[in-house]
Amino acid sequence: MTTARARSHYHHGDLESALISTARKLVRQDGAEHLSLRQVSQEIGVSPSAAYHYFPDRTSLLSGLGFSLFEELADFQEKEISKIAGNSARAARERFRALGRTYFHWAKKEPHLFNLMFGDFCSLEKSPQNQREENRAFINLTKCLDELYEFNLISDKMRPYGELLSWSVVHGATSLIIGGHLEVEDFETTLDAVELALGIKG
Amino acid sequence: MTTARARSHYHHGDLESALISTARKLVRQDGAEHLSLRQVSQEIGVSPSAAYHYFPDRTSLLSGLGFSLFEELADFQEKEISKIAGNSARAARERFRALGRTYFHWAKKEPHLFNLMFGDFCSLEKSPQNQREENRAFINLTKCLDELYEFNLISDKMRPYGELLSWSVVHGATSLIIGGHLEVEDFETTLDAVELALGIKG
DNA sequence: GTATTATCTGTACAGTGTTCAGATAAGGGG
DNA sequence: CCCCTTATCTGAACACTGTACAGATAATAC
Repeated sequence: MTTARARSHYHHGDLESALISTARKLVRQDGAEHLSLRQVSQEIGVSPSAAYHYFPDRTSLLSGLGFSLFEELADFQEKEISKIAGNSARAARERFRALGRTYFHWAKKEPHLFNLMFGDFCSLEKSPQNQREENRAFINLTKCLDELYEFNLISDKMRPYGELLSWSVVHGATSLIIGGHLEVEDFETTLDAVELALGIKG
Repeated sequence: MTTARARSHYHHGDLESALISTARKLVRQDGAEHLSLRQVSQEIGVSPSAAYHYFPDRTSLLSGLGFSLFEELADFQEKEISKIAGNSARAARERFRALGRTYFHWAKKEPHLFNLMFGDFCSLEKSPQNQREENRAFINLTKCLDELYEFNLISDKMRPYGELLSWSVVHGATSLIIGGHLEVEDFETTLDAVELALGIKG
């Protein structure tokens, strides 16, 4: 019976995802470097060594969490973009801006989780699963840029730099702002800068 | 006598900077999260509690190191830029590119140190000293952009976005490439993208 | 109902950050 | 020269950590 939970603590039923979601809660609060496996176990009500049946070590739990966060971010972005309907140039531009805006808003809301995703933990072992999730975000970006290109809002010369430029600006500004290294009164300024950079006619 | 060193281990003479440089060496190798105060102390040949006369806790040592790294990066950038002499438009463009290139090269060479600077450790407590060092890098960027503007290589409309755009692209691309999230065959492509984004006429 | 298997416990070990009373050495004033 | 003050470092201690491993427990298959 894999759906039962909390019957006794033996055979928890869904320990792997319980570990990840509890880790998520703790990293969200205190940052990745303060995550303790023992605290995670205790919160679930399970012995400290139970986790080792699902993750070989603490680092693996953190990268497991990190990969699930890429999925979470992609979900969040897709949900927001799907709110903007229409096949107009105006809608295409709005979707493109929304893509950047949601990236920033998510990171601003969850700085510790964002830092985990792009810190040391998720860079080393690039599992196939991870790449798939990251590709999802990248494909969404490409889709938006293609749309802009079809509406002739972006030039032939600039199109090849589209992904590099927009992801780098949005990620870079987000990362710098969250870290307190750069101050911008409103992230819309950054989105304006991206549009200007790509030469999107307004 | 404050210049003496290693007479005995009592009164080391320069323990504070020894702590930072040893921490630098260890973080460089294994990343910030694996830095242990006890290992730093042992390497210097000093008791584990000696560090607490200079840093209130482990985190403070890490941010102390981080701040010194901003200085190191700025030094490196200034050294490279000063190699490019001349008051021509061509030289101004080369200096601007060199600014981005050195940023990337430094980070590529020292990924763990780079991650420390822009991770959780150096974002919390923004000491006045820290801001001064970061400002040095920012002022260098502004100087380069002003030069480009004087040579009429960058438009009135784009100039206000100069710092935001160039720093964000270079930092963002660097961070993504180092983390393995983005692949570029050559960073010069990114520098091309920045010039295109700013509309620098080539 | 018994055997098998996956899952979790308990105990143990080495290493960690941090505290604090006390040892040590340097420098200043007689 | 010696004493005394002060900064500096030691040593032992505490609570906590990640991790390993032998054994207990419960679900599953026959």
